[in-house]
Amino acid sequence: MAPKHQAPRGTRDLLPEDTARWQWAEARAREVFSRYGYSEIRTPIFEDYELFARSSGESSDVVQKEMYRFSDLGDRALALRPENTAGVVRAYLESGMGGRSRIHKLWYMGPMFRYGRPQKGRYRQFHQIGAELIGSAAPGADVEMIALFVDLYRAWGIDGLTVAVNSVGTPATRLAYGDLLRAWLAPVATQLSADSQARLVTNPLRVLDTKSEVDLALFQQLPAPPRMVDHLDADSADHWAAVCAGLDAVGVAYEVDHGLVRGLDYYTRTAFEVHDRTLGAQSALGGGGRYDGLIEQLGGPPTPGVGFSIGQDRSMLVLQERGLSVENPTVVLVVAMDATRTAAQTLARELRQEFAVESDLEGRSFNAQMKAAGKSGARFLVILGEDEWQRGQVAIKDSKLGTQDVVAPSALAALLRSRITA
RNA sequence: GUGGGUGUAGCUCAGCUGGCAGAGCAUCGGGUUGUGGUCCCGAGGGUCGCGGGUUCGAACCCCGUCACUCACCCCA
Repeated sequence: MAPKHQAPRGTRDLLPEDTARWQWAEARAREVFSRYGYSEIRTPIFEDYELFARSSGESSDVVQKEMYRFSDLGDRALALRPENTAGVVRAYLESGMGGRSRIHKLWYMGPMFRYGRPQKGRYRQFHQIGAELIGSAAPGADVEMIALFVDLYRAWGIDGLTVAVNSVGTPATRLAYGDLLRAWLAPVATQLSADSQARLVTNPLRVLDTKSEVDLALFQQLPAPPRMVDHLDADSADHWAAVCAGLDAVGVAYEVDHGLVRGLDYYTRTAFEVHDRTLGAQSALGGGGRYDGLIEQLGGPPTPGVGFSIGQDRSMLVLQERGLSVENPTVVLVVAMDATRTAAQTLARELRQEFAVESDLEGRSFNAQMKAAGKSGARFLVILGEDEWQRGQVAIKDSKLGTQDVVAPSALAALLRSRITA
């Protein structure tokens, strides 16, 4: 106990029982992305600090107090990426992808970093799987993106999730809507919780999802709050109607959440999220939305985009709680006797060209090897008995069929192959 | 960042008002040197998170610290 070092706060090791599940989930995700026609992009884990500050919004919490900023030995102002949309857009512009064709469908997975107080499902190094569709402003792009989003969860066996969807309009309509909210809250403004009073100034859209009992009771005294979707510009309203119709047509189950707001400033029009209550307070499993102004803001031509990111750590937590176990069991266990230990190693290596094979490394007794064989769950036991070996034969037990045969070592591979596929 | 809770064997946890650090599971070995997960016997494994303090004596009380955890905040 008390090793000299421990993983830094908010980071953790993924141990073999975890990586088996992670790899499984990642493989499923790659399949889904590929069927939707998305290609992988890998961008640096750190970027210029300015990139994130400008894209996420100077006033956002992520930038204000959660960014891992540092300067390198050449005094460059850098930051570990807190999310990956900014990096993908930067790469898109830097490589001139926009000039090669109009629409690009990209996906990524990897670690992100935010400095917050750790909690179950909230880490300082966490992992996201995400996608970006750059170059289309059509409502169909939003619909496809949301369908892809829910199909990823489905591929992991997490179904029954309902996507919450909203439209956050444009920066201009959002500002105007904020004023409407302030006016709506004005009668009770001085009685609101301290948190809400602060948000009333900085980000009035956030007041609506307060958890304060006091605030919620005050809301009851007011008429129904104004809804963002009722105060969109004409184009955004058309877009919103088309997205809802598209989701209905495609068969994606969703509900409209009029209070849904995203944490990063670059979102426009469509925003969506999915939650899982079994996770406790950190219930957001993933979310995304449209970001039509971002690319221009980062120095590119006016270019629309939509994307999402999924919290991999949280999703894996849900899978774990649902009892998903992924294992890669030994299929063949080679048991040796004193005179056949070397031969066993040779045979194991040959069989490993095709099968999952284990054999004793430590010169353990025959009994000990047999006990280990029982616990391993291996279907086949290849036993190199001294007498049989002398005659050029080995015994093979099949625990599924309950049989034992004696064959020449050269015939093993073919026998195993036929038994496994049978 | 704010406020609570918890740290004892690899894991799950006991440990009374301060008095020799324990169990179950897991691991390893054995049950006549050639056939299995059960069963029986045995063994190894601890800086009681870490550092101070109080005390004749601290896993236990006090202070600090690190980590985890719950809620808030924020979000994935």
